[in-house]
Order: sequence, then structure tokens, then C-alpha cells
Amino acid sequence: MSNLDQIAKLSGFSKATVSRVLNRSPHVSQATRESILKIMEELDYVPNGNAISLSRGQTMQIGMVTEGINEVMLPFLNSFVETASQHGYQTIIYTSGGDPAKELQAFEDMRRKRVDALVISTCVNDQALLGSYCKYGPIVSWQRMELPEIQSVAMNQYDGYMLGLEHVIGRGYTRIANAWGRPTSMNTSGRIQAYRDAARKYHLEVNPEWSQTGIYSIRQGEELIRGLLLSPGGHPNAILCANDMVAAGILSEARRLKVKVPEELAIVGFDNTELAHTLGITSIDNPIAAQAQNALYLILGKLGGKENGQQELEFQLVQRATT
Amino acid sequence: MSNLDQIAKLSGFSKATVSRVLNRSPHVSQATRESILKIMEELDYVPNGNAISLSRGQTMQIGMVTEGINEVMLPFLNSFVETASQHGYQTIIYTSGGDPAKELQAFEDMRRKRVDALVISTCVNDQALLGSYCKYGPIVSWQRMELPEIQSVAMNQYDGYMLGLEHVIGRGYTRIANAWGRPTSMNTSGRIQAYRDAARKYHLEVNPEWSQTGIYSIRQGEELIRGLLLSPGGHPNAILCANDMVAAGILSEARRLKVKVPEELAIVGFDNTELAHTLGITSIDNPIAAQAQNALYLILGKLGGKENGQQELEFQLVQRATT
DNA sequence: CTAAATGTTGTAACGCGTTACATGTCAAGT
DNA sequence: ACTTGACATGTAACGCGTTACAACATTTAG
Repeated sequence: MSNLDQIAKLSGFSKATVSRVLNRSPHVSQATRESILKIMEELDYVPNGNAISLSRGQTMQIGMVTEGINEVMLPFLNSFVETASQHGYQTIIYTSGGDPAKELQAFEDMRRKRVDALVISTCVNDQALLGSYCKYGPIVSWQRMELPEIQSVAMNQYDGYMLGLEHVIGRGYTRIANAWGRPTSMNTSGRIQAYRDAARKYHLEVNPEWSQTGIYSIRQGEELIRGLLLSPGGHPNAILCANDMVAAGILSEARRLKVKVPEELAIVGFDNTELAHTLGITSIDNPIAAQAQNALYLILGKLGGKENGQQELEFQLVQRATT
Repeated sequence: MSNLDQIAKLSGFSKATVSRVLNRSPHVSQATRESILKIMEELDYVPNGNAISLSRGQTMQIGMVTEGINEVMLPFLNSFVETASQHGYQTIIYTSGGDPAKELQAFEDMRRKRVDALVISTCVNDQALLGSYCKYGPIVSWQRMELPEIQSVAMNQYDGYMLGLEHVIGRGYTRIANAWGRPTSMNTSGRIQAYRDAARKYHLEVNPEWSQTGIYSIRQGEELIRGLLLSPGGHPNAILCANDMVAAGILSEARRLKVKVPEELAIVGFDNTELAHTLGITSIDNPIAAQAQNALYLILGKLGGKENGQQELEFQLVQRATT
């Protein structure tokens, strides 16, 4: 393995000049540049990325913090990786599997200069704890956070959820169930508030059993709807879901139980993923890919010391066969 | 930001001793260790990851090369990230979007010591070209490769496909269609060979239109089956798919066309993903998560200079509502 | 009581680019 | 002819741990 020092010696120039050639500095004469490039080629030289990271004090790597990679975050991850790479940044995945200690490793890695910034997709640690890591680099979250230091690219969940509620209400459903996600997340609290307001405004029939939190997966969707439909206390005729996976689970279980969709049960998913399209589930389009881009822009802005230019984003409801 | 040098000066010991404390070397007295640890804590010291990578000559990072992150590779990615992290390695995602030049960046990054090894999930560059990067570090592929230097964790696709073929043949289907994946991949050639052999052995009705390659996505599945079912030349009564996404597309399109599944059309997916479970698609269980683990074991073996201990893996067919 | 073994700590070079600052050169401006 | 500035290049310190080797102290064995 050749290094910059050897190139310098062989070419007869100093390390600084060689470095200038590498970094396309204009302060090198054409002749010098060419002769150095020639030697680099002969020795099959490439600069060592670690040395660059060390001396520049940045790694051009951004960590993505998540509990695990699933269908819902797929467009977020894909879009983030893609956009970051266009700006010269690589993405490192940190999956916690729900273990706070493991999740913390991502934050420690930023402290140790292994990554320049972090994007949080989902996170299981205490927000105050995360806040203490803000001094080591930019942290941006997909979900809305209480801490002002941690900016979020999430959209106003209240509006999005209201869109879904008014859609089913407009189609005559009044016994609306809710399968909400992470109980502590601000996404969820926005959605809950939307439901409360809608219930009052539109005189919905309210049953505490119909509203549950902590539902994220296909399986949980299946179990939830089985419980609701078989409950003796009457069952809902519409359900809004935390995400499309939950909606998919509910749809397939409803079919198994011979419940007619959408006549007896309307289902609205969230995120408008490929899954919703495939299964024909009405879904609220959460422009996730654009949010991921915004996350990167926020990070680049903070890394560059200037303010960012985020795109303005809006929800849309895509109606399909389940409503 | 404090560094090791400051810790050394403040504690009165040399850098070497401080380094020994960091690396839990046994050659440090208890008293020294404690006094150094105390100072590190006071200064809120953490070693710089880049400096470690540079001096040790390894980054503890492994690159995952893929065209894009999709449902099929989800379990592979998840399992790899998880297993790697258990062994102290982080995973960096390189998505090419099908662009060979962009894909090459991952390989260049290994050459530049940014990653210690690479796992290829899908790859669009010429294999010979990839081979020239083997000297820079271990490269392991999910799919089978022709180059002997690049080991693969793929299973024998011939056997797996034959399992699916014999399943539908055993249930009386003889007009079997094939939606194969990447035409140039060795996975595909193994599957094609299995189909040829089965066609001969079981006297299947063969129609060249029924066998297509290059089908990977939900949309492609939808389009394919529409074409096949509406074709005037008679249509197949069973189809084996490159993956579960394709099967999902075929299933939903068949329903839209009012074709009865499995009576008029049997569908067999591949990989037995969550999607197959949700939609009730018969699928050939490709133990992807275990393959990802094997990929890591292979890499660790090569990095450590010793031979690996891979797990032995087998296909299984999971029968559901589509056959 | 001495030699060999064991344990503790230090020295200095190494891994490899980057960059602030200094120096030298040559042409344009006066 | 002399100053000024533009351009080219070099010097040396810096970013930060790791590690082979040397050196010294303290046990332990004989």
C-alpha cells in the first residue's frame, strides 16, 4: 500500500502539494499536477479514508437510529441513504431491537466521531438523555420530539389524522376505532387529539375499548381486530391505523372472519406504502421520502452552520377499496 | 475535547499506559488503572474512533451493497446488521439504484479503508471487475457468483425450486409458468435448470411465453399475470415466482381479474417473507436471516485469517391458501 | 543470595492526510 | 528599476491512538 508520503518523495514535491492535487486545489501548476497524478497512477495510490476522517475531523457518515428495519421505514431509509449519498455522505444503520443500551451505542459513536450526525427513525431512550448528546453533533428525528434541540421532520399528525377521520365520517361511519402506535410519541398524541376533537365535533359514538395504542405490526393488527369484532359490546365499523402494516393485518383478519370490507368495516392505513397500494387499502399519504430528504437538509444545514431549506409537505388521502 | 495525551499528562503516566487502560490490558496495576479511569471520567474523555481506525488499520465497518432496499432483502439486511453489531461491526448501506458507477463507490471505499469488508446483496457491475477488488478485503455475496474468490451464502436454488415444482405437480397442476428474477444471476439459472428437468421428468406442458425473467416487483407481477391470463394461447394454471413480492402482485391482480386462486391458478412465492404470511401465499422458505449470519461468519473468518463455521441450511415449503 | 521469571511503565515511531504559515518566483504596474 | 501582488511550493505541526521494544522493579525459585 502506497501512501501520500511515498508519492511526495517519488515525485519530488512536498506532501502539501500532493495533498493539493488530491483535493483539486487551484494552487498547483498544470505540469506539477500531471506529474503527480502520473505517479499516483503508477503506484495505484488511493488516499486512506481513515486518515482523511481523522485530520479533517469528519467522517462523512451519518447514523440512522432505529428499532429495526421494517416496511414502514423502508421509504424513509431508502430516500435518506440515496439523498445522503448524493451529498457525499454514507449511512450507517444502528438497530436497537428495542434495547436502550444498544441504541445508546449510536450516540456514543457520534461522541467518538464515528458519525457526523444522527437521524432517529424510532427511538427507545429517554429524550433528556438524547438531548445530552446534542453537543456532539446534529440529531434530527423523524418523529416529533419534545426537546427543542432535536428537530423533527414529522408532519403535523393532527391534520393528517383529521383528514382520515373526516373521510370516513363523510362516508357515514360513526363507530370509529383507532389503532395508534407508540403511546409516548408525539405523533400519537397529535392523532389522539384529532380523534377527540372529531368525536366532539361530529358526535361520534365513543367506546374506550376501540382506541388502543402500541399497535405497529401486522400481527398486532390481526389480534386487535379479532378482539374488537368478537367483543360482545358491539363493534366499530371503521378503523384508522397507525400504519399500513397494521391495516394489512386488520384487512386480512377481517376477511378471515368473513367481515365485509368496507361495508361492515372501513379501514384506513397510514403512510400510503407499496403495501397499501397492493392490497387496495385506503391510506393517508405521508410523504415519507420527502421527509427523509428534509432530515438530510436539516443535518447538512447544521453541519454547515447555516439554516436549511426544507421543503413544505402536505398530507393527502388516497382512497382505495377499504373505504 | 480531551484526548489521550491530556489524560496521560494529567495522570502522570505515559500514553502507552493510558492506552492499556482503554484496551483493558492486564499489564496495568489496579491502582494505576483506577487513577487513570478517574481522570478520564473527570475530563469526560472518549477515545476518537477515527484515530483508532487509522492506527489499527480497521474500521469495524462492513458495507452492504445493494440496488435498493426492498421487502425481500429486509430480513437479510436486518439479520446482517444485528449479527454484525453483536460482533462489534457496524453496517454501512450502499445503494446503487442500478448504476454501476455508483455501486463501484462501495468497492472504492473498501480500497480506501473505509470499510473492512463488503456483502453484496444485489450487484450490477461486471463480476470480473469486482474480483479485482478482492485484494482489498473480503467480499461475500448473497447471490451465487461465478468468481471463486467471492464466496456466496446462497442456497442451491435448483433444490429449492424443485421443491416448489414438485409441490404444484403433486397437486395436479401441469401448466406451470415461471416468473424468474435477474436473468444473469446464477440463482435464476439454477431455477431454470430445475424447471427444465422437471418439465422433462413430469411431462409438463411447456409454453415459452409462460417463462419470463426480469420479474422482481409487485407491479411487474401484476403486469405479467395480466398478460398471461388474457393471452389467447391458453393460460397456465400455476406460477412460481422469483419472490413473494411478485407473488403478491400476481395474487392481487388475479383477484381483480376474478380468477380463482388456487383452483384456476396456483401461486408459489419464494422467500417466505412476512408478506407471504399476511397474504396467505404458499412460499418456499429461504432461510434468509440465517444466510445473512453466514455471510457475516464468512467475513469474520476471512478477516481473522481462519476458516469459518457456516451453518447448514435447508429449504422448506410453507403451504398456504394459494396452492 | 543470585539468577530467572513476572509484572509495570515508558519511549518513540508509526498509521496518513490536512492546513496555517512561510518562502520563493515571476510578471504586471508605476 | 522597484514595489506589489499573484501564483507555486515547502515546512512543520496537528489530528489521536497503537504497539514493538526497552527498561526497570519486584517476586520467586534454587
